[in-house]
Amino acid sequence: MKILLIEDEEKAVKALKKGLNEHNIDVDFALNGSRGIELAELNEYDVIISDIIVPGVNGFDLTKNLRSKGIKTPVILLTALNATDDKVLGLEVGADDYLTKPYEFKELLARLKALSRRGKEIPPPKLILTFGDSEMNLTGKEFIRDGKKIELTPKEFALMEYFIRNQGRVISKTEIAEKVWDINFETTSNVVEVYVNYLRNKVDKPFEKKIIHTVFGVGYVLKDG
Amino acid sequence: MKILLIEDEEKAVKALKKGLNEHNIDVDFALNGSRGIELAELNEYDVIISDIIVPGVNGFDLTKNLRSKGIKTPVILLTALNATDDKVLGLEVGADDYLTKPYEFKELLARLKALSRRGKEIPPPKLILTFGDSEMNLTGKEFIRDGKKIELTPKEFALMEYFIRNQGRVISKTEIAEKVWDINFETTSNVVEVYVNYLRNKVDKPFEKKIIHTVFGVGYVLKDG
DNA sequence: ATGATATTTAAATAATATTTACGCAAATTT
DNA sequence: AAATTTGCGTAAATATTATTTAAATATCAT
Repeated sequence: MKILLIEDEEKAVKALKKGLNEHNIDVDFALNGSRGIELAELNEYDVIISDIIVPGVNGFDLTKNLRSKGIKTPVILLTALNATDDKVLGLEVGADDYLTKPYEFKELLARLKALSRRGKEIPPPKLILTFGDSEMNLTGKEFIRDGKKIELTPKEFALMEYFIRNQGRVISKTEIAEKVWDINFETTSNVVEVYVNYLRNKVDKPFEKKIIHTVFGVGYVLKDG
Repeated sequence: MKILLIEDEEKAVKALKKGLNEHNIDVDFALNGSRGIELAELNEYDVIISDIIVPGVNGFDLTKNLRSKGIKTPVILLTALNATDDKVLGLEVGADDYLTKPYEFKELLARLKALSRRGKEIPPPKLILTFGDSEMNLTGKEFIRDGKKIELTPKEFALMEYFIRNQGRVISKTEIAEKVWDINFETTSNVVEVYVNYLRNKVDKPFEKKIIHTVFGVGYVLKDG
């Protein structure tokens, strides 16, 4: 692992460098902000640790600057006291973690490892289905049409999911009853119709283009036009 | 830098004090062990230098005594002879360095500086997770929202930690039961609900903006708005 | 062991979702 | 065009899920 340390107190730099080296971590350092940015652009670090108060550019601006350049290397900011404002500002600006001085070396090490790991993690596979301007996030149970979030109840969500999975194909009420409601026999109930109605109210009514269409005597289809 | 010198030979004390003062080091002194301990408890020194042979308490007992009281100030012991046994005993007891008389002033100075640096390099801990205006100190088991400290019981804290670690993601009660309560089977218990309620009373009720939201039929999310 | 505090269980209340029932409208058949 | 079938919309009835409170049990520190 290779990190960049931006800190103006040479004593602290030396001590940290020594400690980290013992744990097989390479340390580049910069004594001021602009040099830090330079190095960050030149090399690929696993993590950047920066004091908030360094000569030249401060920790916030440094982070902002890096982010604006598309450099996503995780940043840990160091600050003197438990300054909540600093913390909030730091995270707003794109920093990833925060350490208040004085901190324990062991802790710094733990966070370094956590962050460098994070950087390499494969982003959790989001289960998302889409149709036209609609998308549903299966894990978050979220349905969005045209950028607007629409609240759906569990049954509504399940029905919508079945529609979207079978987009373009005409599906019968019996099929829906079987697959969504798990009803495997003849029934006189009108749940399916009622729920299609609910869904239309939420998903079609507020919009110009309707996507749920009925095929008389057969069933329903999800399609444009 | 400020040090405490424990030594019964007044002549030596005077000489040392003069020499150290010239290097910008403040020196308090005690002519016997018990007075030394008293001073060490009263003030924060960067380093304590103690002769092994002093009236009252000797250097070993003095060190042991300080350590047992949680005082971690680095201690340098002085002895007349090059006594290896003394050296070993001294380190066992928690002393940090050793100097045999006669010693060179320059060497004492060097060791002083080395030790005082060490004392400041590895200071106390802190591990912090944040979300919006909330932050939790994992090591101190402290939760703060909007600058106000909120007391949480261990389970409440664990639940909040799980929320904050999964901020923005909808988490089911089953998941919470598994990860926070370690329940790996179907259960009819409502602990999770009860604790979400406790948490809300402490973390959301007193504030305008709620951060714990329920997603009916699915679970809970930590998010703004 | 005792008292204080934390956790869990249990039961009542509240909120929300689902299903049923039925009148009306639209489409299809005769 | 009347009769019939099929779908739609609404509201009330029922069921499910969530919240709150209190009491019972367990845990911890002294």
